[in-house]
Amino acid sequence: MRLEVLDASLLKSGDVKDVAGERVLRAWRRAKYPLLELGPATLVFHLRMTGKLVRAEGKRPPRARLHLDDGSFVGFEDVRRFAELWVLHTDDLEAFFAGKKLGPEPWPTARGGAWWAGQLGGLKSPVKTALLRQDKVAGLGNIAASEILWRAGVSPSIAASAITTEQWSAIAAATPPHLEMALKDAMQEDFVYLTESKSQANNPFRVYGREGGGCPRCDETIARFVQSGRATFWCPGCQA
DNA sequence: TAACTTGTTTAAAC
DNA sequence: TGTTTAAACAAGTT
Repeated sequence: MRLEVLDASLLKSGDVKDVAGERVLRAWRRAKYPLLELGPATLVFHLRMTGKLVRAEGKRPPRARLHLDDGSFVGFEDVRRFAELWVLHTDDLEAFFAGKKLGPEPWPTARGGAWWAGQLGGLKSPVKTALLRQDKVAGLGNIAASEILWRAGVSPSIAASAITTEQWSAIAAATPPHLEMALKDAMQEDFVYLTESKSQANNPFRVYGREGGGCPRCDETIARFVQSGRATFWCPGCQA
């Protein structure tokens, strides 16, 4: 393959020459970083808000392209241009992530309520804010935090240290279904990030972006408020 | 037009 | 001192 960077500001470090002519050895993920191992080098992406890898070229020119040997390519599109890309020697990956101070993954490894309590139970901050702590549990974003708590029936305002054993178990049970739904949705060819469209028609989430709408579970009106500067959506009817 | 969206880092506050 | 919150940053949409 060959990496073509069209927007130089995307590439944070490394050299595209290091992956030229190499074969894909592995595609994997750490927290919110998709990784593509290519020979002795690894491409490290962070998609931020709107970054996505697509097979079909969209309306806008991509920020980068991965040219495959058969002449086709995978485009890296990113409307808001917050995404980042590093070309690292695979030997340097460990040091790269060590600097990020990422906690353990909540998925796909099965995690029980006791595990969640051990990771976040000591935090005084509200549980919704605690879910965003990448150094405690890696990979959950602002949307996931609201969605998981809704699925678990837990109020976002409760201090993490006050969450009960039963509630941690509910959070543990709610996490895989949310992530699996989100991943399945993101793999659709016509996937559009929520904020790219003001239409609610394509909103795949239960409460996120649905302020004023009816709760899918109890029909109470979905509410929105801000915690630590980030929007939280929840149902006052069924999230105790 | 100014507010809003994301995750991360840094600065400030508690 | 340790923990938590706010602000800043990226750039584009509405």
